[in-house]
Amino acid sequence: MDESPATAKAPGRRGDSRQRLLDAALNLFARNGVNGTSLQMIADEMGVTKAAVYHQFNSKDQIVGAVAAPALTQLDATVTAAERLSTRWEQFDAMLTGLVRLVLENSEFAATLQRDPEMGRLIRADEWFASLTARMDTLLIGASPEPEARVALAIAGGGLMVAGIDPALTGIDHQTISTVLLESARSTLAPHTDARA
Amino acid sequence: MDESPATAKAPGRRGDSRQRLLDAALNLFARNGVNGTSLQMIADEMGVTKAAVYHQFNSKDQIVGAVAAPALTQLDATVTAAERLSTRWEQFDAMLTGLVRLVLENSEFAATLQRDPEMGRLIRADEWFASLTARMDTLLIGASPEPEARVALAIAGGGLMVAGIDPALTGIDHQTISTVLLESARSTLAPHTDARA
DNA sequence: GTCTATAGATAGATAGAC
DNA sequence: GTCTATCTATCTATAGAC
Repeated sequence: MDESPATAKAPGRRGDSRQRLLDAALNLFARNGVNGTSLQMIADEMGVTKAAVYHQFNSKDQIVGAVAAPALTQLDATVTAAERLSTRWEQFDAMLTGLVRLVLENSEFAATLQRDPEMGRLIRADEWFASLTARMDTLLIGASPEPEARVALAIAGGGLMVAGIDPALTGIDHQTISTVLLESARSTLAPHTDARA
Repeated sequence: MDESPATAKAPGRRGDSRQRLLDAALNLFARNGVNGTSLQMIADEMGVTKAAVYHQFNSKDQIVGAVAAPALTQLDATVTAAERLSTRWEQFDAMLTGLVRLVLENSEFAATLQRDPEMGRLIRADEWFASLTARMDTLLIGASPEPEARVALAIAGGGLMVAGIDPALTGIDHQTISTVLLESARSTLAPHTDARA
């Protein structure tokens, strides 16, 4: 689906240099943080110069935004789909399941978002993202949560995010991680959410 | 214990400028990350110049180390005390309870450690700290943990750390946060630890 | 303990040739 | 799409006066 042969050319395929740049940038962001990653490091990783990077993006912030976009789009789809379900329990379950999948499929981005104040600032400054997370929160703990529910949500969120970070988790298969993530998030949120099975 | 009147002087007390520096640095680290905090920002926060900062510490890394020290000392004490208990359950419970207290009492440091790759690197590079966390892990999930237990531990740790970060938690009292933190960590670890009540 | 001044490196970003 | 060259700002860190 992302390997269209028509665009493949002889020496290391062309045209997807933008995507290669985003892959390299995300990997560096996850390891060193946004502030800890210079455009020089991104350029070195790709074997080009900084100017070549600036040919594709006008600023570092633009790279950060482009790196975040796919996961945010997926989050939007997950929230919207969950909201269409009819019972509170189905909504809760769909949101939580989708969130776990999202985190596992975008673990490097999740790590960056969790760890880096810069990524957090850039994203939280966006109004659309703020309303998106508000809708997500409502799906998980209801529209008028108790303080305990808000704490539980923060904890569950923090637990989710580490899935892509912790070096101790390398080598453990996704199925195991997914199972424990779901189990943990459910047991943390269960006593405080308004959604009942 | 840390407010000795003998060293207090007239204009805004002297001698503790080192401590004021560490307080300012930790606060900035928690908000902007280590890489996002320059010595200039620390100096500005204190109303002095960079050179004054360099009078107290030889390098930025040294500041980071000094900022981390108190929490690490407290962690050491907590681990050592827990190891002295006789039953596995008591050890587990003491470690977990102590960890929650530690995180709440050092929330700015916890936030920094969790979020900043630089802080993580500097600390994890230390051999003493590595063995300390290994002992902590053993107290929580035993000496020969299953993969599921290691995942659960990472999740619980991530959940703990956010307590000092999440802006959504400001205004919620420590007692509530502490209760939900303990409850969440217990329910996440319970199915996977070898410690039984 | 604090200052001015400055060194040396690197950051993000731009101009223009190929 | 990639290069060389360069700008300006800022970074960590040092030297030496007060």
